[in-house]
Amino acid sequence: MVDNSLNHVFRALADPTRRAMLDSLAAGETTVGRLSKPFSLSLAAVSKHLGVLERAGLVTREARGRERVCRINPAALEDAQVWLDIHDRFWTDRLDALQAEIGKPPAPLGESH
Amino acid sequence: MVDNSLNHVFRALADPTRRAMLDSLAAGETTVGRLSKPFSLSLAAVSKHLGVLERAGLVTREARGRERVCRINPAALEDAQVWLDIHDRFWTDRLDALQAEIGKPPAPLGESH
DNA sequence: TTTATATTCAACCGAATGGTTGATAATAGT
DNA sequence: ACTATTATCAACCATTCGGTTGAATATAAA
Repeated sequence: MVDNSLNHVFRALADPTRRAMLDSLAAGETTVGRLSKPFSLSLAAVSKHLGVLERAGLVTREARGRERVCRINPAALEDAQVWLDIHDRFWTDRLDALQAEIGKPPAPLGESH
Repeated sequence: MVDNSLNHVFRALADPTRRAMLDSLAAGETTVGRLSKPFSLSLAAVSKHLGVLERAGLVTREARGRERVCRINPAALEDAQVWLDIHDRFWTDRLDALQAEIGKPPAPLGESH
């Protein structure tokens, strides 16, 4: 579950257009049409991108009349943040430990074969 | 540059096999062959994944004899972390402000049309 | 009711992904 | 000198991705 969520969130964030859309949405909720204006893309393409963001849980779309109101959902970033925090901390600690153990920066192979 | 780096890092992290490889590497540097063992994948596939991770700056490969020693590079996570931190904080603040301004959770559309 | 607007759907396209296999290169071991 | 091991390369394959266009759907406006 968490794993799959990570897949979707990281994948969604890997596209600069989608990150730009998130930035736009950070300025406040808006509709698909207005969201599409800064990008020289078809409405259908924007809708698809929104689908990806929605599937990742980063954005919600709600029908309001003939428009769809898009909102950002910061909570969905948490999984990714947690993953990065844990791993960065862990890796850094690991490397620090190795370096301390050995005494020189890019520690060579440690295990046997 | 930063943008492109984000593309590569997020894209690299979007694959569970690659995340698992990073986890393996967190236990210490190792060779391509040993890294490939837990995964039921061809060596070539593993090598390709390593290429993606390397291009994202998350991993380095260094020739040592006929083997390649793979190491993790935690620093490459920073761009992604910074992006997530900034945006999560910003978005959350934004939403908090909106909610405070309006008085109810899922604030409706604010601008004119 | 007719017409315009907002959005999605469906089908398609080219490029990139994630995987395979077989050949190749380079180093180690005998 | 041969042989085995380690890894990459090259070509291929199916699937997914990001994009387009045109038709369909639903609501608003005339």
